[in-house]
Amino acid sequence: MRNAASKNASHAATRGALLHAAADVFAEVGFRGATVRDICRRAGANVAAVSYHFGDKAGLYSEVLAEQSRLAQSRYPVPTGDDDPAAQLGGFIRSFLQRVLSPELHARHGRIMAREMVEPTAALDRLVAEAIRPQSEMLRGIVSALLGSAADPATVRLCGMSVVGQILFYCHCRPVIDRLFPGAELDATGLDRLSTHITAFSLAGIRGFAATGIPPRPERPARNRRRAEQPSASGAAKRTDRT
Amino acid sequence: MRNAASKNASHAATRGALLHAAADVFAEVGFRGATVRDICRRAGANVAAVSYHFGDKAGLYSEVLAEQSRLAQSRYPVPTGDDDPAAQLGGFIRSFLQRVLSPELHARHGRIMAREMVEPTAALDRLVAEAIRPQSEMLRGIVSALLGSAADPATVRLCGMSVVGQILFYCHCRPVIDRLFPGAELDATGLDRLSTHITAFSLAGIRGFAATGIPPRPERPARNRRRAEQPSASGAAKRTDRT
DNA sequence: TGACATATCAAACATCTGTTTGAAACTGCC
DNA sequence: GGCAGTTTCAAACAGATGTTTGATATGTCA
Repeated sequence: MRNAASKNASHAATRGALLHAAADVFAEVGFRGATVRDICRRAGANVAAVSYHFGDKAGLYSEVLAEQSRLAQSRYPVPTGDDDPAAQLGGFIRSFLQRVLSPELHARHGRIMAREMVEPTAALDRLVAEAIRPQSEMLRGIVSALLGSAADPATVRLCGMSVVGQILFYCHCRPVIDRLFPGAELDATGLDRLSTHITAFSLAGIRGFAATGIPPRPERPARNRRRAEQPSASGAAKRTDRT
Repeated sequence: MRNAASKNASHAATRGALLHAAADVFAEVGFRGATVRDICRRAGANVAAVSYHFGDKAGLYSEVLAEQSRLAQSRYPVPTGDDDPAAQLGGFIRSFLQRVLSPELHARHGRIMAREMVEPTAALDRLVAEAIRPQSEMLRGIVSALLGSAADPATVRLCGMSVVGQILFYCHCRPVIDRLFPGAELDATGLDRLSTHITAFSLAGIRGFAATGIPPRPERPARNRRRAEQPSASGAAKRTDRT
């Protein structure tokens, strides 16, 4: 235990190789689809290595998740200048996009995160606490500043989700997008274009709420229901105006 | 082959039970996580039933996907009134939200679709062709009308994605949202609130682009890069102003 | 009723899975 | 060199998985 740090050159090497290979495999086929045999083969390690270094497959996955999150965060941190809120929002969106879509990070971090969000494992709680919630709080502050201090907290939250939703769409629905619009690639140029668009779209959307002080129902938008007679959860549909 | 239609009462019954049970299981644990034994147990059928009725597990999954898509589409179709584009957008958003988030459909259709988009199987191509592309075209028409006939096609596409991204966020990131904001449930009331918000946000966002005729870069939004010196794909980052 | 096609069933098959095991190889230190 | 601790390895284990098989039940029609 004393001299552990001096001699684990090969320890750290195979451990790193495992993390590296595991990130690739988990990104490609998900936690369930990944096999420790495949991971170890790519890492040039024995099958027992996962058990030895990480306890089990789930432990390895959790470690990969945490490491990828840290790596992405340090690679493209949210710029913290004391600019105006609009510039802050632009910086937030740009760094977020780069984290999940830049070619270097999407193949691993982006896809792993997307899978974890849609099909969570036990590791999601740690991820939310360490990475997602801080980001959420940061965005809340930015949107709050844009909306004005008197803004309804629910509106702030909804606007924040509208921003994040636009970003994550390109990460979560990548397979669909590639099929719908085969030409559109997402290299650095495409990311720039995307970042600019989402920022402009979001600023306009948020400012639409900032203009009027009242939170919801700003447009009376198209309530024409014409089918769907028995909504099955009809009891809940009764009380439509709780807020 | 002649009298096949007259005697398959039990045939159709177990086939339906299999589809029913499979939809639940696939929604809960995904295609990979689902086992034909579990599905058959829930359906009250023998293990060999899947092979007999659908060829194999993938055939059953493909059938479930197509059936759920048809069911959701007929349950909450996009209202096709000859209203103004803003109302059309509201109707599109509302029906889309109901399809993927209404309690009756999210448990199956919504979750299955989310998984299929993030982790596609061979069945995705059929899904895109039969269900997703028509929706995409419909939305393109609505957004195009809102932006004006002279709108840049790329801008139309980006705005459409901004709309869909906001919607799907609540479906794809449900596990994260539940952890971030435990109180917020998505019953009929919540869906109403959501639909109203996304419609207003999107209308404001789209109209921000409609005002100016020039497609991109409407706000000069926060380009302050201050970290990330070696972008690894630096060659691509050079040519930042192609358009 | 008896022949026939269809549908279901229990059992088995072959393969793959995560994990363990005990021995072997390697490392640094006396 | 020899020892102790650490790391790697081939092999095996126990269980699960998708699919097949051959027999059996079921219903229909002549």
